[in-house]
Amino acid sequence: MSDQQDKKNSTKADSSAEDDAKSPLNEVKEIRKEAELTQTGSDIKKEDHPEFITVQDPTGEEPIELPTVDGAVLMSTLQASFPGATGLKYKNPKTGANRAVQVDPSGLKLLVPSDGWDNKTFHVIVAPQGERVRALSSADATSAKRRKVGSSDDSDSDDGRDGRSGRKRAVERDSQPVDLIVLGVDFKTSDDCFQKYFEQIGNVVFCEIKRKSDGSSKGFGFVRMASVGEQNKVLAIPQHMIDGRRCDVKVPDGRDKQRPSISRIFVGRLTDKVDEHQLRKVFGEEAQNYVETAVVTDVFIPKPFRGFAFVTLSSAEAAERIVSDSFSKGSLTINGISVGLSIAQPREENQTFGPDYGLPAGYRNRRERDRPDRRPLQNDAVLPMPFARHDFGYRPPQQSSPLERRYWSPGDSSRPAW
DNA sequence: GTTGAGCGTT
Repeated sequence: MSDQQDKKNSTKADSSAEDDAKSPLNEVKEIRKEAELTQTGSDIKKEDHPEFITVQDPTGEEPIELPTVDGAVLMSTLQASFPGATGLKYKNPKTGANRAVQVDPSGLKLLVPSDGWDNKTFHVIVAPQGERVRALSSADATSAKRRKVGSSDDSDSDDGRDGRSGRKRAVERDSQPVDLIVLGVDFKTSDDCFQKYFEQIGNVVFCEIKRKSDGSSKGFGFVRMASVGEQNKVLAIPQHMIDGRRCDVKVPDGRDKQRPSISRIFVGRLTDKVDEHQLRKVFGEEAQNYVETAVVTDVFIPKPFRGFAFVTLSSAEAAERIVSDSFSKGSLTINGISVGLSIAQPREENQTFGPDYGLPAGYRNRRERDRPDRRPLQNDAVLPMPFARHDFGYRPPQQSSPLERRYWSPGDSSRPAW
């Protein structure tokens, strides 16, 4: 345990230089690092494992070194660097065949090969695109009222003038973590395993697998992280691997009116070559020009391909600016073609909006109307629509009692032993 | 082919 302390301390000491090192983004990275170090792999011998293993980037970029923790490589670490990765392989020099790296039964760790990590170049195994797992067998026709919600960032410092607008880089405040829905959970996954998976990524304040009265799993669950930063880390991982099964984690379509939702971008005029990875990359980089801590939390490309996609960002501010700059300065180019961007319209027909946010009456049912985001834009980068204004300081209604009791802060001793 | 899956109270 004490050498973990040492590692932590030296990490801190390394970041001596400037305020630069204290940027929210770096803090996020540190939190992550610490979360990984805290993770214990108890039964693995502490022998001479290398600190990092070398993994070839399938997109042809330079190789990436992934850290080991007690001799294992965390699946979450792999997936953070290689979205969609499900495992690692390496060439067996004797046979010329590929060997897969063994995955711990929980699906959380990649275990050290029998002859060690050294002297091997690893390659990423990625699940085929079309093979994403369904959460529930399609027999689930509950007609719930739905409303998409987004989230924003929780950081505080701002400096830096960036983004194509040349405006000051924004920072978002006032948002709280929410329960995230976890879809595709294996029916046999235990609450304990479920919780442990997310604790690798950050502090978990609440989690639960939904079960029927007989105790059997419904195949989905919820998790709430302690901070928006940790929540964003969870959401930024495109494909989670929990107990050996691929799962999606999303901000739920809450019927509880949590906050205004304008963080989703509609991306039109796409060529059929785009894939999720590419959109995550383009929009992730773009978003961070505007809001340092922004991440892509979801990408949806209809199958079969229909020429458009939805990209959800953790930051509404970033989404708004990307869209508005695409009008004033010309759109982003993907695969050489300039795409059409707008703020996604809410999905359900009969949305009930709270009094302080949402579409103004004149813009409801705009599918049939002259949509402002289709009109040629005059000149100066105004949002195509008067969506919710964050600078007015929207506060979600203070959710009183019934929910409150379900959450415990990380250090709270009254927190039950899960 | 420019607007989307699956979603919780006990």
